[in-house]
Amino acid sequence: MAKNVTPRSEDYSRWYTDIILQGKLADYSPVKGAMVIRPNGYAIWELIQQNLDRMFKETGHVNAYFPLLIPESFMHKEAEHVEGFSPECAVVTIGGGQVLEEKLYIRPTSETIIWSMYKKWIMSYRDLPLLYNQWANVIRWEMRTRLFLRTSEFLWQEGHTAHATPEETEAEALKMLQVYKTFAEEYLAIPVIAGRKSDSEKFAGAVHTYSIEAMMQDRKALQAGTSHNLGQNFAKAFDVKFQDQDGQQKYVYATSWGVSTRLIGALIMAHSDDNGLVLPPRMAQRPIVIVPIWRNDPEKESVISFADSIYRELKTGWNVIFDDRDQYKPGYKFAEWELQGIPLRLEIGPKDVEKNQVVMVRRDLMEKQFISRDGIFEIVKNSLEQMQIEMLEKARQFRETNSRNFDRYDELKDFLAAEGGFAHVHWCGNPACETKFKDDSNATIRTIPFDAVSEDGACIVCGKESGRRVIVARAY
RNA sequence: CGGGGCGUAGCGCAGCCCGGUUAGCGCACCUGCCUUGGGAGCAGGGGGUCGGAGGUUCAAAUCCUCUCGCCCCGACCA
Repeated sequence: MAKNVTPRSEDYSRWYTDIILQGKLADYSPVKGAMVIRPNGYAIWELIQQNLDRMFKETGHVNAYFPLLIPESFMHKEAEHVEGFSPECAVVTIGGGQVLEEKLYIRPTSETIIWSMYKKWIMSYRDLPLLYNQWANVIRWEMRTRLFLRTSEFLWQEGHTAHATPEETEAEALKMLQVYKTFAEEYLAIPVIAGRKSDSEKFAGAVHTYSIEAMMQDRKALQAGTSHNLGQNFAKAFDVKFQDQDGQQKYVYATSWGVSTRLIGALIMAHSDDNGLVLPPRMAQRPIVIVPIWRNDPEKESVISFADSIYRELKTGWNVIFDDRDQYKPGYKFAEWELQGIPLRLEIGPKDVEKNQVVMVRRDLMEKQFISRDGIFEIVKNSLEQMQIEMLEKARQFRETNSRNFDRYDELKDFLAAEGGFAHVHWCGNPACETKFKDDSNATIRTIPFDAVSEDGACIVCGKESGRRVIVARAY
């Protein structure tokens, strides 16, 4: 039906790109690895920003902005940090026609510039905690890029907090991960698994890294948000101390946490189908489109009049599209709005005017149903709410269907090589065993889930003791 | 950086091997008519440094040399 979208079954990767281009979410830019986010895509980002920003403020955070350019020397202050990021940094060497005395890094993340400032601002325990967030762009030079999932420049938010105690710091890192989980599930309608990263997948310079992991429709895992307990690593690197209540000078504890435009990629891959984008209602700035249908002028007049009264009523609750363009036939309009993921379509023709009804189609179900014009506001409201809930549930069922326990290594290997999905396996904690997954199956330990049941078992690689299962999967 | 492919209208392509009037097709776009409950039809129309530079030739999209760029698969990264 959708003639410009490659079916998922034929080429999943191509399908993903088609959804984005046909849905007018983004386009390729003249610069390799960068992308242009078009209004349809940016509208999603705005909803991500609005809702997360509100949730950040509700948890006591404030916004600030730190500069794009970072002195080279800052990057070198934290050993692991520079090791982790240097290869993928873009560096400015010339400014104002002069070769710069000190090179300036375009931020790949802002820990260093922020901690250089925290040093100035933090004197005593009374200055803590410092709960800052910034919305910004960053650049990480990537070899292979994909729209939204991995681009050289991307938009994100980065929270950077400073605390007096390790306990408070750990609580903050976990709290923000929970904020991400709530957001992913209640707004993006993507079920996620919260947990801790293994050391090899940990952020450069962190003590612990936590993440939320989602399953895409090709059964691969996608890291949708991260939160780090940075301990005192950056405080020591930038010499940020505070005088505690007991009069002692102590290093400050830190967290950082972020989500990016990658969430839009997750949203696409979690829900969309072969007809185009599917947006959960809460992620649609324009959740409803009305398509009037007529055959001649008298019909047009009565249909438009009828449809317009509905439009004006619904407009009090939502941003509604009234598509009365005359140059396209209804079928074309249906296809076009489906590509763009509009959650609810109302078709109104002469027969509907006669019967005082409307044809309603939910984007996720694609089934036409007749609804009464009277009480339409409530019906639409309920349908959108229902759709939001059912999309989350559908995604959750998909994930559960494609998650299994494995206790034999050869079976795990077959699973990862064939259909794939989330494999729950025992792991002893040894990085060498972890490497074996990657070498054999190109799969990694995605997360050590918080909610994994305590269970005695043997490491699926080496057979040593293990107290709980971890999730192994191929990932983006 | 290695392997492969490709640059011709906004997009997708043909033409190139074997040089020859005015460079063509589909989609999209504009005008009109006609249509409208799942991507209509007809007629007319606009739009081109043939990636760039140099060379061979009476004549180059086509042959030669150099060069730039993009895509895919690896390496790398997550």
